[in-house]
Amino acid sequence: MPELPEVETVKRVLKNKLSGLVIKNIKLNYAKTIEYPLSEIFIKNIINQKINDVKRRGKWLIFDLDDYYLLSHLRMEGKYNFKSNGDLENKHEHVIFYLSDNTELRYQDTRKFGRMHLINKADLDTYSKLLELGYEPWDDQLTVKYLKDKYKNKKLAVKSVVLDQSIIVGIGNIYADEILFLSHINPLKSANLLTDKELTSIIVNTKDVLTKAIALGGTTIRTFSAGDNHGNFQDQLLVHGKEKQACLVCGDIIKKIKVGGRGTYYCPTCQK
DNA sequence: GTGACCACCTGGCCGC
DNA sequence: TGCGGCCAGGTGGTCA
Repeated sequence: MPELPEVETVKRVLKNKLSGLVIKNIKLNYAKTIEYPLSEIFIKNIINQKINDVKRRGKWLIFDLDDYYLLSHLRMEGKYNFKSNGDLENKHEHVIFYLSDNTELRYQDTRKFGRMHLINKADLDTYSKLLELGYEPWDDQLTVKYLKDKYKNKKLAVKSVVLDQSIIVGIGNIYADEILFLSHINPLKSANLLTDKELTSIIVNTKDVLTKAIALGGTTIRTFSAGDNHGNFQDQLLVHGKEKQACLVCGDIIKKIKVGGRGTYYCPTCQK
């Protein structure tokens, strides 16, 4: 399940392999992957566009083409595979880009949740999907004052609020558990009751956890991969997926509960 | 404005 | 062995 570190890892691989290549043709096996514009227009416009760069904003990949930006969200299980011409297609490869070096970039998504948008270059700064996003974890404007203001009316559990992409981008279910564990915050605590010290911890640990995860290539859980790379951060996880195991800090047993419909792992002693 | 709930999807797992 | 039901979770839409 790609979160910011996984998307950043994918971005680096794609940028390295795709820069300068031209999309010569495209095959769409699952039309709903294209959310905007209509798939016919999407195909017509993207053919013969050169890939100049690949960027990231939150969990969105942004392909910088000649006349357009291709936005790609991997959602739960989306990933990109590099294949040679003629390689057998698997049934989960929904979009195939035929490239000018006679290779293929294939978008694979087992659960078909991922979506793509092709927008005019002039629209990037005002496009709603990106406009609604909050600050990147390393943005200088991500401060205690900012979080306090955003959280002041949020009675929701902090676990649910840190997943809110309109406040801080890139945190998903796995890293939310890790960040709250390192911050010694109970995931059920109301966001509007967090102290300045706790907000500071969230900011610091968000940066630390995501930075380490990127350095290790993300977290490989079930299906994430980026080209030939598999993440190694899963070895560093302290609570996520550790139900009924001993907490590495205090020895208490890690619990699993549901918060906002999400599976949530925490240590009852470290996160009172 | 806020929060709860549901839909989108498929594969893996579990119990029967 | 086969079947049905549940679970996983990021995001958007709807409704109270």
